[in-house]
Amino acid sequence: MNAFDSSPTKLLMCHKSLGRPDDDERREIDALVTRVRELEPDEVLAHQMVETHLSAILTDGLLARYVVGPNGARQMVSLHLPGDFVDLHGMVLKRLDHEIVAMTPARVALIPHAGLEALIAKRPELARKLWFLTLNDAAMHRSWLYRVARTDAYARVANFLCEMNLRCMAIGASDGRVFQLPVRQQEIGEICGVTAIHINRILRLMREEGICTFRKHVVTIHQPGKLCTSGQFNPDYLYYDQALIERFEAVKEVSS
Amino acid sequence: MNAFDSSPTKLLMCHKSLGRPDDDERREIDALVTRVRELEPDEVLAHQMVETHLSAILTDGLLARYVVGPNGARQMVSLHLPGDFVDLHGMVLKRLDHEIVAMTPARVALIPHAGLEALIAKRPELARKLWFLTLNDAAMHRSWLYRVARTDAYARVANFLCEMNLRCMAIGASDGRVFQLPVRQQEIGEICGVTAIHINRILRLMREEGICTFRKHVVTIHQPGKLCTSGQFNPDYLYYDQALIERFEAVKEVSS
DNA sequence: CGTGAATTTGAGAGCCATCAATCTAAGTGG
DNA sequence: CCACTTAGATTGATGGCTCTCAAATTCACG
Repeated sequence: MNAFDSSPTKLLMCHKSLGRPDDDERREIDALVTRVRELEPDEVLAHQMVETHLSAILTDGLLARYVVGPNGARQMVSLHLPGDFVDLHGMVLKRLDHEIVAMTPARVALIPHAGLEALIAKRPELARKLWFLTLNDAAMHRSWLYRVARTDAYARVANFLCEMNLRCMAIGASDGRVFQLPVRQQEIGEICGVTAIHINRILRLMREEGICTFRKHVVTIHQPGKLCTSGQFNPDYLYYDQALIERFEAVKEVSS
Repeated sequence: MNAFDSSPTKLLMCHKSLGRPDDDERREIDALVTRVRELEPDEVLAHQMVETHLSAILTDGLLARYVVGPNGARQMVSLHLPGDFVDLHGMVLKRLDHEIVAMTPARVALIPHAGLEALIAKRPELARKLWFLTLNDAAMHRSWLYRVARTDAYARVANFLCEMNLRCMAIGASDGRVFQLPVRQQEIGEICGVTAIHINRILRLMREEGICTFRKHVVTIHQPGKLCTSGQFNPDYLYYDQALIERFEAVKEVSS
């Protein structure tokens, strides 16, 4: 199954009733896709401060957005899974304040801003849902900000893994305990604001404690409850429906 | 001069041509204000996860938004100056993922979401500008994230002071060198992810170096160029008009 | 099986948190 | 006018988390 077989918007805003487009709206967005682009790992989709006229929906793979400093240091500000409208905000901001890069082989459906503008004008309720989507991203930024500023390296990694676990659950890519996370330790470091070397030590500690294992790009959470507690994970900021949250909580109950 | 004398939207999106409402639009927003609320320091305007039906434009004073953890630690995620539409995103998100608090005596103009919804339906171009405003906030979150994750305490404080200087310039509250910053060192710490004690040492260092002085809630920047460089300050993320940026840069040229 | 990338481990240094105490400024009441 | 009070600022000493540098090991892949 790939983007050619199915609707690019199939997973858009899954389990977010405040933002999920209905079938009609999704069909209309799908119709706007002018091109599907394949990306290789480390290929840049959008550059800082370069004006664009396209936005992208991720259909396969993993994308990241990052701010880069004068010394070349990267700080990831967002990670995107299939179904995410990656740079919708680019339509409104015109120029982005950050870079967007593929972390794995990826596929995006490209939508011209002009088409989206027209659709939004026609369908105000959809405009509201797309707005919601971009604000959800902002809420995630705030959570990341708290994580980096107020917790230690162990908690940051734990929190990050909890977030990815839940987000993968939302798109059917996790059962609540096991999911693919195709990133290097270097990149986990760039997400959590920690060096890759220290990430390695944290992961070893989690493994030795029997809480969580990260091996060959697969995360296995042995003690979801402990991981959430260590990471101070509160999923409110993801704005998922109650039903998904309950499924997530249920996994914690079943002790491994 | 207070909010009763003048339009609450007078300063809205100053020097941001992508988001600045025109006079007509501003008048229509002003007409939606149903109440003006006075806030005392530390008074909370909006609580986490409580549904609201009002949004607020700040007309006087200083507000902050913060995420609070299970242990009570606060991380500021945003600071608001007069003219900011503080919680516009609350209209779309319904429930906020953070708290909003007054840092000084403050005054906000309250606008019911219902009225704003109606206005947006009537004026799509305004909707776009308001959307821009909320995305500008997100861009600031990303900058704060980089700051906290990738720079040391000295650079964080320097960067923060540069940001506040420019934002104050935008609303006529700074000449590029001197501006009011009515916050305690404790709060600078909660913004920069550093303890108040260490903030104190950083400020002393900046004072001793002759770069910047913070005294009695007044910031005096003696060497704007050095402060910007130390703080890796790049104002792109604020999306100000070129004219303002040029004025800001011009201040650096004039060596003190 | 060779080669480079990624992971893993160790040792030492540094930045910043924590704890504790002093100092200053502003307000209060006698 | 001055003792008293309190919040905030300031300074010192100590410790710990994490970075940096360096080297060894494992892994991916042709």
